[in-house]
Amino acid sequence: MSDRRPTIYDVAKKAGVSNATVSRALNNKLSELVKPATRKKVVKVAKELGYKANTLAKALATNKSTQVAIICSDLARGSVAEMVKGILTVAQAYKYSIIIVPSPQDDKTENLVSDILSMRVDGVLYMVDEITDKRENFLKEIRDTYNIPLVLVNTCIQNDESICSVQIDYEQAGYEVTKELIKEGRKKIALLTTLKRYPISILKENGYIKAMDEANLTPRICYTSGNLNSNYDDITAFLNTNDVDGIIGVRDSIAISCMNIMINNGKKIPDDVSIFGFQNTRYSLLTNPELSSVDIPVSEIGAKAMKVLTSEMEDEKPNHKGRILLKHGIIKRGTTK
Amino acid sequence: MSDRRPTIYDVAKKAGVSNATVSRALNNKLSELVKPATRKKVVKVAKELGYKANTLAKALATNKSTQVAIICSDLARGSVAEMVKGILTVAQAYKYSIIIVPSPQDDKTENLVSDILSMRVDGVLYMVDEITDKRENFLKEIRDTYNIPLVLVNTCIQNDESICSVQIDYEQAGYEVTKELIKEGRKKIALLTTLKRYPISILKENGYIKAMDEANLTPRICYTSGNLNSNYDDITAFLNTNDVDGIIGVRDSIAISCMNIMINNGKKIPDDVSIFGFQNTRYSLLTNPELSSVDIPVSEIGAKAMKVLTSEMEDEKPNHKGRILLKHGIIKRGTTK
DNA sequence: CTGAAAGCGCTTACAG
DNA sequence: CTGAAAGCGCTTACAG
Repeated sequence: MSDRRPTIYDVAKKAGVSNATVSRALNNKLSELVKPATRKKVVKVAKELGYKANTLAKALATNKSTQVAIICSDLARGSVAEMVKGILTVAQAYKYSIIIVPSPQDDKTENLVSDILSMRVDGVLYMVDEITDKRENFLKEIRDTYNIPLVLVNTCIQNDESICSVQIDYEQAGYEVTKELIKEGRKKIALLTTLKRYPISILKENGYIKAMDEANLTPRICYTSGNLNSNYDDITAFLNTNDVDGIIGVRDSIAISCMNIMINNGKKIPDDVSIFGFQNTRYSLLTNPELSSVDIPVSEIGAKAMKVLTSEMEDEKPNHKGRILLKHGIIKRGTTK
Repeated sequence: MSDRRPTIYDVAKKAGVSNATVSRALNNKLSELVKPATRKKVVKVAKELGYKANTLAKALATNKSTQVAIICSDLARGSVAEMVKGILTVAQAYKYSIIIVPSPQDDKTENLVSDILSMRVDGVLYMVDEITDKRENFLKEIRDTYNIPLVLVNTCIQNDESICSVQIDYEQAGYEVTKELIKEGRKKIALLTTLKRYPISILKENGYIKAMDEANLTPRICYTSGNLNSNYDDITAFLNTNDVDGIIGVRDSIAISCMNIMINNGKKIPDDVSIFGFQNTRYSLLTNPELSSVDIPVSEIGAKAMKVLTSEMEDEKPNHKGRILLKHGIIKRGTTK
C-alpha cells in the first residue's frame, strides 16, 4: 500500500465535524440521530475522499466481525459448492462475509477450535458429512463452551438433535425412491452406499430397508469405497454375486458407475434394470440415458442454514435445535420406467 | 457470547508480566527477544487461560488482515471448487484465511471495489473467466490505484499481461489436441465452444485453428449457449448441417453432451467419431466410453497463484507480471483411438 | 443533534 | 530482556 487510505478522522476534519458524527452519519439510518444537513455534508466528503470504513476496526469496536466460517471437508465434492452458493446469497443480503475453512483430519480438531476462536467469527456453518466423536466434541465445544452460533448444513449427528441442522428427510426420500422401483415391479432392488456410514447415508438406508421390508423383499446392500476409481471393482464384485433389477445409489456418481458397468455387461437400461441416483447433480443430465434421481434443494439448504444462523447471530435468540427439513423431489428420467 | 474471552491483559496479569511481553513471547520465534523462562511461563498461562489472540485486533495493529479474497463467478462450475482447494492448501500453510466473494453482475463492480477496500484484505485472487471492460477496470483499480496484490487464476485479459495470471498454455493445448485427432486420420474436426468468448476459450480456439490450418483442413466451429439444457439444441442444429468425424469440446460437459447426441444418432464412439474434452473433470470418468480430455492441473494452478500472491503480500516485491504457465496433459481414454 | 473521551485487543518504537 | 505508552480506526455511553 503506497498511500494511506482515508480514515474517519480525515472525513471528520474535512467535513468540519467530529469523528463521532461521521460515524453516526454513515452508519445510522435513523435520521433522528444526526441533522440531515450534517449527514449530507459528511456523505459528500466521504465520497470525495473515497472513504471506506475499515471493517477490522469496526469489528474490534463492536465485537462483531460479521464473518461466518464454513467448515467443509471437500469443497469439490458433490453439491458442496452449490450449497456454499446458497449460503453466499443470503450472506450478501445480510452483509456477512464467508470464510472457507477446510475441516482438518480427525486428529487435528483442536487447532480448528483455536482457529475459529482466533478469527472471532460470529457464527459457524458446518458441512462435514462424517461426524466422528472428535468432530462431535468440536461441535459441542463451539456451541456450548464458546456459545458461537452453529448450524449443520446437510449433515447431522446421529440420534442427536441438540444442534440445529438443515437437510431434507433422507429417510423418507430413501423410502419413496424404493417404493417407486417396487411400483415398477422391481423385486431385486439393491442399495449402493459407501463403506463409511455417514449419518445421512444411514437415513437413506433406513428408508430403503423400511420400504423393502414392507414389500417383503430382501434388502441387498453394496458398500463401495466411495472413490471414483475403485467403485468399479466394488460394484462389479457385488453384481457378480447378486442378481438385481433395480439400483439405488446414495450418490449420483455411484449410480452412474453402476449403470456403466451394467451397460457394458449388456444390460438394457431401464428395460432390464431401473436406476435411481441421489442428489440430482449435473452428472445426471450427462448420462445416456439421463439418470433418474432424488432432487435435493442444495442451494436452498445452504440459504436456509445461513438464515437460521443469521437469526441466531443477530437476535441473540435461544439456540435453535432440531432438524429443519426442506422438501425433496423425485425426478424420473431415462433410467427408470 | 456469555463470558468474555481472555485477552492479552488477562494473560499478562496472571503471568506477572506486561502485555508487551506476552505479545513478544507468543509471537516471536526469535528467542533472543524474550527470556526463555519468561516465555515458558507466558505460554503456560496462556494455555491455562485458553487464550487465543484476537485476529481482528492484531490485524488492526499491524495493518495486515491475513485475509485474501477470492472473487469468482460460479463456485459450482467446472473446476472452480478444485482450484479453491488448491488455494486453501497453501493459504493454510501461510496462515491466510480465504474469503469467498461472488463476482457481481457486470454493472455492479463499483460495490465490489468498495467491499474489497472495506474488508482490508491483503490480496485478491480473481477467477472470473469473462473479463468485460468494467471488470478489467476493476482489476486495474485494485491493482494500480489501491496497490492491492492481485493474481488472476486460470483466466486472463486478452492481449494484456500487465496483471499476473496463472494458467496453462491453452493455445498449445488446443493445438496439440487437434493434432492428435489429425494424427488419427480425422479430417472433419469440429470445435465446440461457447457463444461468450472467454479469453481462455479464444486461446483454445486459436490453437485449434492453427493446427487445422497447418493440415490444410477447414475449421468448423459450433457456438453453444454453454447452458447444459440448451446445449443439446445448439449442437444438434450444428450436427445437422455439418458432417464431422472429430469433436473437441472446450469443456468436458459440452463434449459429453455432443457425444450423447451422436450415440443416440447411431454413431459409434470412437469408431465413427473421436471426441476430446477439456479440463479432465470427474465427468470424464463417468461417461461410457470414458472421455479423452486435456488434463488441467487445476488444483496446482490455484496453489501456484496463491504462492505468487503470498510472495507479493509478504515481500512487498514489485508486482509480478505476465503469465505463469503450468503443464497440461493429454489424457486419451475411450473416446479416441 | 454533536463532541470529547474511553475503549475494543492487539503491536511496537522507545527507554531503560 | 522488559515495561509504559502511543497508536491502529472504529463505536458509543455520557454530557451538553
